[in-house]
Amino acid sequence: MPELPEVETMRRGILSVVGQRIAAVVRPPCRYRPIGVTPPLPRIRRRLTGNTIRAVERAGKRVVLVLETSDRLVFEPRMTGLVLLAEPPDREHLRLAIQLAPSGRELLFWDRRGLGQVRLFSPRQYAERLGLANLGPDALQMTPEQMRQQLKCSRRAIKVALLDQRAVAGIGNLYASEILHVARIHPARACQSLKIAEWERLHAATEEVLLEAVRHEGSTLSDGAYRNALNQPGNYQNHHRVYDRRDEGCATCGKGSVVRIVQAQRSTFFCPKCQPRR
DNA sequence: CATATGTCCTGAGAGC
DNA sequence: TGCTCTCAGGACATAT
Repeated sequence: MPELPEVETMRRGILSVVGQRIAAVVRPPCRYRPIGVTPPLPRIRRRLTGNTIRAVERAGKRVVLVLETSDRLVFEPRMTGLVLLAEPPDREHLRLAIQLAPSGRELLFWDRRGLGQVRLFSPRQYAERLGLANLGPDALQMTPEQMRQQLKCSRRAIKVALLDQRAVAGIGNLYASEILHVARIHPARACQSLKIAEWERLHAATEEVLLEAVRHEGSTLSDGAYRNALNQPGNYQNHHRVYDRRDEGCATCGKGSVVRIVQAQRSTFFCPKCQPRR
């Protein structure tokens, strides 16, 4: 489930495409339902072919190629999508190939479940769709006060609110649990009930967890889905404190054991001893 | 407006 | 063993 650390790792892994020209865009034959591509492929081809890649950015959980025409090609991996500069895990889930010149290399979008999306935006469309009205400030680019301002009025549980990309961009289901554990905040606490000291702990924990996870190139869970741009697994799964560790002893306090609850139809993991309800 | 729920998708793993 | 079933959670459309 690519979240900020995984997507940032993908971004860094493909930086060598900057300066390359797009020679061709190919959709390989695929027995699965085609992934969403906007606009339709012939139009994408027309606008991409011959265009040069100026920069590779990240917008929350999306990888963004900035082109010399200022158009932006946005890769949205969602659950199982990968952006690769190497051989993909298999050929049958390869969704899009972008041939580069003069290197002759291929930038690939691979997606096992096919929930991912690839979109080409004009500068105006990009500002509209991924501007601050639709995508909140990046989780790693916020001050403690800004994080508090973005969330403090919500009646929702803090865990649920952290997943809202319009409030804070980049946090997903896995890192929300990890962050709240480090911040020692119960995931079901209403945002409105958090005290100043707790917002400060939340901000510090967000930076600590996400930066550590980026350093370890993200988390590859037991399904093996996530890979970096060279098709290698991440390492942060070996540092998870609570995620997917139900009934295991809490290594933080050494007393409690990890509990799983469901919030907004998604799993949440926490330690009741480290993260008391109040 | 804010918040809640349903939907898409494939493959791993559980259970019988 | 081999089958069926459930579940995983990104973003967004629709409902409350």
